[in-house]
Amino acid sequence: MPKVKTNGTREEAKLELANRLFFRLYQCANMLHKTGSRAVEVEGLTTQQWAVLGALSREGAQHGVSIGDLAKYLMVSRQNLAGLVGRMERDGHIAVAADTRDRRSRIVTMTAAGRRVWQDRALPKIHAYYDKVLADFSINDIAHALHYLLKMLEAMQRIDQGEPGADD
Amino acid sequence: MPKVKTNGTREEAKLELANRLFFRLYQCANMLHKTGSRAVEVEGLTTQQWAVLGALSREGAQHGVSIGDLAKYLMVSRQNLAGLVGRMERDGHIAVAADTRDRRSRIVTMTAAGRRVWQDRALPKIHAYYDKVLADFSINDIAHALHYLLKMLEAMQRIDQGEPGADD
DNA sequence: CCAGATATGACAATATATTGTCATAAGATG
DNA sequence: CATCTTATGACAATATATTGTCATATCTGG
Repeated sequence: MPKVKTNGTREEAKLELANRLFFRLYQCANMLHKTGSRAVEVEGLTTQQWAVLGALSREGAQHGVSIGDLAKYLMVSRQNLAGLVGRMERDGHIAVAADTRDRRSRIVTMTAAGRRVWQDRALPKIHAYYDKVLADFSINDIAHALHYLLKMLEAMQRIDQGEPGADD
Repeated sequence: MPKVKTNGTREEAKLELANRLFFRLYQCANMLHKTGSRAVEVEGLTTQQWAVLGALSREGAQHGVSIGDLAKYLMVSRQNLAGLVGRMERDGHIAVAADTRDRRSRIVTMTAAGRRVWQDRALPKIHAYYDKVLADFSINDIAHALHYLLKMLEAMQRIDQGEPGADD
């Protein structure tokens, strides 16, 4: 990931940049979790939990989301999400109930208390955090950065699913 | 992190994009670790370990790097790195020795076996992995993506260090 | 309808990541 | 030189993340 010595050819320059890109992605994600979780620490939340609350805030999620669907949306494993959800249930931010439509499944909803913490206390801090990190970014910058991450994400998803074209 | 309903103003559009950006960053990092670690799984490595080996491969790192310096370079905690390094030492990829210049400190070097695994087996797979994820990226795209991540990283570092301008 | 395939939560194991604390070592300052 | 401050690895606790496995539930196709 960190710098690998190159000899200046075009292909090697691309590799060098790729290396730097993935290394920075790694560092960025860790710094996001470090600084982001600190921003909502008083609310007893972490970045991952804010992702869950954000997902539960979406249009169409009021009646709850199954753990499986939530795991797919967040792109994390069921097992990891079960742990996340368990801690959030323990802290009263969410509730988990049996899914009446599928006896294997459980449905996650935000509690009223969770909603108050989320909307009244966490969201303002999250927005302030965004403002700070992206102080020097225009809307155009953000859109471009997002575009690149999305392209990488889609490629990694294809690799993950072992799709045609991912292995040649 | 996921979608929050907006009312169409410019500030809210920026927030919405920011939200998406951070959510994708989270997902991307997880997918990087998932697919990247799988790419070097046969070598018994993870993405985090490849970052360590990459760091130890740098010019000037042949005589070893202290755990403290490595932690700073990778932007991870000393404790986390100690765990990482311990597992890599266990697997014979690196060696750890007392630092003759500072009795508190330890120096990490790549072993000859680690070097062979890294250079002959992992690096080709890592490069193939980069080629796959970045198949549709030009050098210019990569440079731009890198630029944005770097800007975010620098901002988060400033926040982390509680520097002036990070809190207004 | 039934067999095979897939999905689900629970349980397990392991790796990664943070913060806090402590005894010891080193650096900074007057 | 003495005192205060900071750095280091070790230890601890907790959160996050993956894969594997299993019993049970559900879906799919003939």
